[in-house]
Amino acid sequence: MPQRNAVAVRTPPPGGRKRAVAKRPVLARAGGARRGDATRQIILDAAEQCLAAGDFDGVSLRTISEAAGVDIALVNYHFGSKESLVEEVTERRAREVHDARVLLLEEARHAAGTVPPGVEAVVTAFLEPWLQRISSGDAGWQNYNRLLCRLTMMPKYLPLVRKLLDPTALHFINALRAALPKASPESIYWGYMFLIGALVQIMAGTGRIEQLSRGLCSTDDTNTAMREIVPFVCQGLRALERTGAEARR
Amino acid sequence: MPQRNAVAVRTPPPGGRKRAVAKRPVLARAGGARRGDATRQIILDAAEQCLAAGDFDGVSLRTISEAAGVDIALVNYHFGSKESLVEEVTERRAREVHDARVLLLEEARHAAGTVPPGVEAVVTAFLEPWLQRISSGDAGWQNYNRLLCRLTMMPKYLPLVRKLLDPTALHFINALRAALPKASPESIYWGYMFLIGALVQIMAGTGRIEQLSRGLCSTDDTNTAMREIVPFVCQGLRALERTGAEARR
DNA sequence: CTTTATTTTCATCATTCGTTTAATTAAATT
DNA sequence: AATTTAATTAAACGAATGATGAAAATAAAG
Repeated sequence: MPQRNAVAVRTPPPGGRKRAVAKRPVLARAGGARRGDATRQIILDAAEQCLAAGDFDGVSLRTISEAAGVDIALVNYHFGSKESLVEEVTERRAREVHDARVLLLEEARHAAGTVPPGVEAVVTAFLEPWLQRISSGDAGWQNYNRLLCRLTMMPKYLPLVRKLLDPTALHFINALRAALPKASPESIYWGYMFLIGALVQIMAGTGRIEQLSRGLCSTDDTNTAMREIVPFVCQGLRALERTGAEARR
Repeated sequence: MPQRNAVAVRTPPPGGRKRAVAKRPVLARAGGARRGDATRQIILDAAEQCLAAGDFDGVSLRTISEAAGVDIALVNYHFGSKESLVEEVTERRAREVHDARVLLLEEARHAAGTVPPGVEAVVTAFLEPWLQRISSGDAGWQNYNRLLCRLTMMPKYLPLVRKLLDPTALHFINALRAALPKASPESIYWGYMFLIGALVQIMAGTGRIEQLSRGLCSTDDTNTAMREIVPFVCQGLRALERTGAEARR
């Protein structure tokens, strides 16, 4: 009677299963960098690129590992799971943008003196760090911004979005409240969502404005984008003061 | 020698394959409704609901067919493929919104007399049909609007989005151009994207504004949403006239 | 060099996916 | 009633997914 698994080259799977504990490194030595850190960065960059280009959950680990030029098993070895990989990709750059935004706002506060910074200053402090990092030509930042925009539209990732963006959001909502004292608290929240919406729409990289305008406009033209979005949002936000006033009779 | 497929209850797959032609109905009799039309509607409704709640490509046909209470094979029988199902779900309500929007704009044109309708009238004609259909309490429209918002963020579905929304977009971009004669053509495109962005952000149903405002605001409150978004967008659009003027020195 | 810990590779796992086939039931037509 | 057509059901298919196991390779430590 011939053996059944004639195609099996290697050893067959063990009958009695061994331990199922995690075998990844625990912490490693305190000071220095780990040996596989370079691989981690390569995978993170490739994941960033693939997630920004494709349709997020539709992007497989194999696509990412092939783009990175590493074995697929390394992804799970270094990051544990696909979910953790997505988390690390997004959290990697989040703090830098947050800090840059807050710093710009602090500078505006200092420049304004005793009165709170105006709408223009707040909006600029919020938008500038994003758009600047895109126009810098760094493909990584371009990919990051695109994938973050998509992320905010997916209910499944709402907890992650909160962790990434809630500090920034609440910080600038407060600043907007101070800049628009006559607007109601509700109006400020609505205005912030409209601001995010305008930003996301031109940053998600769907190619829609390029098609609609038949090449006349491009989201890659961040200078123009900045010149258009700032007045739009600022004027829109100022209108909220009237909305609140009307609502209060 | 015992047979190899002892677990097979039914007949094994045929060795020589027969024809591989499509077996779906061709056209059926001219006038009346088909026998399976009720099933089609049930599947479409279930798909609409599932796609709006979940993360689109992450929603499986099995989830949809279970929600509809029908066999999974019926989905492919009636729609041919998942892609076609998504197309039918989205196209089902697209025309109605488009017609309502254009009708409202025509009424505004008539009311305005010789001059073109103003920004407020154009924006209202664009936004009102959407928001009205949500506040109507029809869960189907709520689901449709949410899933369409998500769809516009996915590059993979850009061709479908174009087919669904390009007529409306170009129609209202023209109207905006007439309402804002001093704004540059580029600015109009940017402004339209910002308008879409604000709308999408409050319609996608991510629950973000509810969390940020800790329940103070809700996207289900369409009356408030309408009262906030219209002044915001209108004032924002008017700012584009200045942008263009400044850019032209 | 020897030993130890970490990283990489190869092979395979169990699931789930969209889709298809063949048989069965129901309805419409003759 | 007999025949033809459409709709529904049950079962399985091949492909792809995220994840894991156990060796092999590599570097570090003694």
